Amino acid sequence: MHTVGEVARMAGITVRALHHYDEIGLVTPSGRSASGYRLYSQADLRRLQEVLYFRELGMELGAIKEVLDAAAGDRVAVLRAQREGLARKRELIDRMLRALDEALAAEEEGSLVDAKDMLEVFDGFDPSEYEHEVRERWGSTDAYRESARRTARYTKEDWARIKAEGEAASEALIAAFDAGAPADSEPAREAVRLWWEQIDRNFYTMTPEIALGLAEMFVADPRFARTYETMRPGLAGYFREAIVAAVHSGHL
Amino acid sequence: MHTVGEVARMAGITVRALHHYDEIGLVTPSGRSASGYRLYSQADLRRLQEVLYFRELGMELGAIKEVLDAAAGDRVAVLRAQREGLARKRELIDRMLRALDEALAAEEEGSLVDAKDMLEVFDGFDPSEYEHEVRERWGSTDAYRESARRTARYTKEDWARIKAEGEAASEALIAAFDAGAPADSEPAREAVRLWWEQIDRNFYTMTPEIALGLAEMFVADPRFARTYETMRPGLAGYFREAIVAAVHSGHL
DNA sequence: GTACACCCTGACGTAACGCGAGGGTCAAGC
DNA sequence: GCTTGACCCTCGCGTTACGTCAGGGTGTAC
Repeated sequence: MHTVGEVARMAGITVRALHHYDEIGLVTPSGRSASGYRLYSQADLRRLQEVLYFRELGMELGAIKEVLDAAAGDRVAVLRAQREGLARKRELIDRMLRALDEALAAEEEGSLVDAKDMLEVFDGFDPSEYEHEVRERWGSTDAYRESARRTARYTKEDWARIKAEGEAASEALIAAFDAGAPADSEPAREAVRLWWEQIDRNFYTMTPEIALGLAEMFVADPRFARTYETMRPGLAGYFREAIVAAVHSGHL
Repeated sequence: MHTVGEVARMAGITVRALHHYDEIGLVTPSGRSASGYRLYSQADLRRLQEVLYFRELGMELGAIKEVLDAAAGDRVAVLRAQREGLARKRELIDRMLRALDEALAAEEEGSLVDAKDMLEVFDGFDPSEYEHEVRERWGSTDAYRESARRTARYTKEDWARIKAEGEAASEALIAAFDAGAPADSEPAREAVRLWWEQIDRNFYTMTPEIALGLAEMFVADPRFARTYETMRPGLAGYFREAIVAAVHSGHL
């Protein structure tokens, strides 16, 4: 039987942590002294060992409780779920690292890209975003592979051009919107055409299906909606209507 | 000028989040209506864009404030620091993934390794741990490379043998400790010998310097101390003394 | 007897909000 | 002019995994 302090020193954690584990019923000392001191048995120490192991894997204490209190069969499932979560985290971090590298490169070149521009890149014109969405929502692995293959060879100048083309399309759209042109009018259709061709040339072969899918996404997915909505409130919806109209008119 | 609800919809975040950003002074609406409604200008929206961009990179709000309020020159430094932090996180996740895979493999094979055993592997006998520590603390890249080269070819049976050897060394140590043998007595020296040879055979060429370094680590680093302290309280310190004594005696 | 190390139970603070509670505001419709 | 619904406001508590006092009892050595 060991007191909290002893156990804390052995395990390399704090007394407070042990109090906490006791509070939430994760590791409860099997005994108390006459004066109320917590007394941990060898079995308690083993339980603590298990907890610390899983904690080191990044699991939340609640999840650890589940695992330890689960039957042996369920453990594999819990561990697998944990693994998946970690893998997702890793992918996220990888994406962040790529974005940060871009931001750093831009900042260091003194090209004075402010964060607003970076956000546009990140949200609207980053092919990795597109790839991800395209692949995930339509399982269109062809488009994904095509995009990956093409963009792999793009230079910094290519990217600048692509960004300019994207901005030109956005500006045409804004102009039509500001002029009060209906979403199925010629100016709006022209903006859609610019956008369509830009993607078709730079990323992957556009199809009406993909265009309509993207149109939905622009209003439904906040990350995309934001890009258009902050240009002009209502622009995301307008763009979607324009895409739908243009696709249905067949004049592309 | 937009109200909170509008801005929230545009940006794809919640009203509460905007309230929070206001509270901590991250994005403060530049105006209020007569009735106290928050009113966001275009400039406020741009600021929000920047915040959301960095937030998507995983930065904490406090850190975002620093970046946005920093001069252009400092930004690069802040971004770089952020990048480093992310890279560290990534490495951590990679290590967790490897450990989880091991745990899963063990669990699926039905080899009935319980978490206590896994912890021992993780803490005391996982070569990747050793590699990391050895490399980091003594910059001994030779030992690191040697270990990596050797362990790459080990089979599951090898690992079982190695683990058994490690346990044999621990048991000899515990026996000496329980018997009350001094740390510089023959039984203790014998345990150190077993331990030394096990590492030497299985991981990398042992040297007195590395042995003394490891000895320090076993008491100073909780992850290692835990392994020994939970076997017997005081064992980590005893082991260190035994290693020191054995090295100094020259009888290895 | 008292000093010092150890133990106890609250209870507040952390980051980034979620989720109500209780109560004004605004535009539309009757 | 009044109601209805959709807004908006400001508290204020809950979340995770503890850190950090605060106030007070316990154990042991000198």
